[in-house]
Amino acid sequence: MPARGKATIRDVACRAGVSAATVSRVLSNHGPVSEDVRMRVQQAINALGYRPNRIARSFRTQRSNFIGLIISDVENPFYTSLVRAVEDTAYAQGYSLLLCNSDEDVEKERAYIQFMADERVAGVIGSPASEQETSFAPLFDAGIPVVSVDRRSLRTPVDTVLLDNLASARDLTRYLIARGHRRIAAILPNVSITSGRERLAGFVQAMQEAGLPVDPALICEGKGFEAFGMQAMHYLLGLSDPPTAIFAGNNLITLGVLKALQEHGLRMAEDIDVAGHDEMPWMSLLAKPIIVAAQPIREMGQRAMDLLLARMNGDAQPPREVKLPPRLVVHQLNATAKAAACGEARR
Amino acid sequence: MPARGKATIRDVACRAGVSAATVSRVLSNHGPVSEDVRMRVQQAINALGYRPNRIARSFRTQRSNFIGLIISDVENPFYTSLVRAVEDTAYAQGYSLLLCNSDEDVEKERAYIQFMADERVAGVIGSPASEQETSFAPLFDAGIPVVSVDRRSLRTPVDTVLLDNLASARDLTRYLIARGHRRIAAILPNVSITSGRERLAGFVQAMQEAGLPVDPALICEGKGFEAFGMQAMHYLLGLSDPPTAIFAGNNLITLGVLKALQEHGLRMAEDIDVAGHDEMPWMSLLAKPIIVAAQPIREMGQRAMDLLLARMNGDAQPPREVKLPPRLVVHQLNATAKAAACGEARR
DNA sequence: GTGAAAGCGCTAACAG
DNA sequence: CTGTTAGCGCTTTCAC
Repeated sequence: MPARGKATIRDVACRAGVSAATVSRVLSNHGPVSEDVRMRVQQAINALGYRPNRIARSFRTQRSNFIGLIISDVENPFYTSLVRAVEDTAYAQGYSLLLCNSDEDVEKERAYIQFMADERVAGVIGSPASEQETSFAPLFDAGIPVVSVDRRSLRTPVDTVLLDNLASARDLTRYLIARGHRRIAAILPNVSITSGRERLAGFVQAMQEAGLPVDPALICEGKGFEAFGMQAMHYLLGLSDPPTAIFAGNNLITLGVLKALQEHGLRMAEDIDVAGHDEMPWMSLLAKPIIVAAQPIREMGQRAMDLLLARMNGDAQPPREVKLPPRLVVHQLNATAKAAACGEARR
Repeated sequence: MPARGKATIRDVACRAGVSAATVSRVLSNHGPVSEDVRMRVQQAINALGYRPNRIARSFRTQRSNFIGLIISDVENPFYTSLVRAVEDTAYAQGYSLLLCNSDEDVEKERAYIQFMADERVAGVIGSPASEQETSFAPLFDAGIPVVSVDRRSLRTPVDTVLLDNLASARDLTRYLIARGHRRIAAILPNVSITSGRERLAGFVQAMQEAGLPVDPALICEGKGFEAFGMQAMHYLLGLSDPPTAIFAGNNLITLGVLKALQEHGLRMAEDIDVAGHDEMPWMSLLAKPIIVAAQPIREMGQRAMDLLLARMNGDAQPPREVKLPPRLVVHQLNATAKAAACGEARR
């Protein structure tokens, strides 16, 4: 028996008494092959333990079976879930995942985009580091389809899947207003990112429709997310007339806000309402109520892959946009938890 | 100007007035090239916007520039961080990351291992779904080096990087014992996984050295992690003589345990000490103290890549094992938090 | 120090 | 339905 996994298509052809082309046809299920020959080839494949050389195949077709996924950071739980969703969908279609973290760095992202083009990946799903600066051009040149997730690429428009950010921000803010808050601060990702820009707009819209003033001193935007959220929250708490509620523009900012409140003591945290984005597995453990706009992350990943697959199959319509609705989730403290908090203090 | 990114090595050779072989030598920095020629080639490359075709290169060398990473689930924060660490180290060396989730499924894992072999990846880092069943043989056959992380592969031994699980489990248990607990339950991943087996051993060792009985009714092991942790905790709380402390065998089990305690009310949670593994970003927000054995995850990823790189460079020593020490971290409730909990109750 | 030539394993015309 | 042929872009001997 020949060494397993080292046989080539020619070895199989030889053993089956056919040509390499026929074996190729059997393998790809493409083109006509008689049942008899198919069987013989199949047997030869098994006998030799033949496995197609995927690199050779990619070389020949000048297209690999990878889906490139460019996100800012896989450690951000939002992207973690997105990675998982994309991966599941991709593998189900015979593709595997090439993962890149851009760290919100346009330069790094540019290099990865070029890399994906060099690798002739089958398609790319990306979350642009910047609406204006990110360019997918190298992929277009190579005929590689691209889908954008969570954020838009204004410079090089492509199919896009994102949350209805205006709605999520507006609804969260309305919720806070309905709870009686008038001084509400917003801590947001910087506006060069789609979600930052749109969520700010939603916040402002809700404030204005309620006839509330939008105090510039209560709008914080920046980079860095968790650290930024903490820092912004500390700043707000230091104001002479601090806000009574916080609208946090993304999941990491929410975490930073909660940590800052924690550092100032839960007492104060109780007096300050927090609204954020994304549900996280630990939220039910919090000793404080919180409201979030949950994103349908799995669906976002799936829809992105669906759009990409359509493009990979030749779809050539103008770029489309899929806007998914948020789902508002309130994490209330339950009665036992409240009693318990009391018990804790009595110790 | 020719279309960017479509030029081949021959076009460059032509324009620079040299042969393709020479261009190849310039590109790879391999073999002798005169300074004059190098410059001319470099210019031609720039003028044409030439980019080497990576698929062709991989085809020729029969080795791709990917590191395959096979973990159980990227949504598990431990693996998320591991992915990030491996990725950073890999990219720094010019490799990119192929990500696979085995979902603790040996069959799925087997397929991915075969896939990595078919793709002739440069190396694989894996976290075996089973000590006994997982086989890296297809990779060995293809001459692809493998490093195991977090868990051992007993069937096909390879370089391994893992936590000193015996120490972490023993130290956590000792801590609980020092706090005065005598009835301590252990909730662990099943023993076909390295960490499950070793952490159980560490737990038992600490109990025995303290002269405490190891009650089989207080040892829960199983799959599913978070759901399993919750379910096990509910079971323990239902016992006529429930434990006063819990040793949780991994991060997701810890989360499940905390959620179960939450459902039973924080009062009870206060009376039950929890020790777990891995520090998670939200732990400082908990309304209850907890102790964890933090793993040096970044270092694990780096060390794994280092070992892999050594193998890729021809190192042929017998398999080595790197065992890293845990760091015990106590998340205490601070004074303000306690006062706040009281305030909350007074409302 | 440089060029010529061969070929990696596969697929896709094109013939028959 | 099947075989023949050509060649994808690169690296790597081997001459010169």
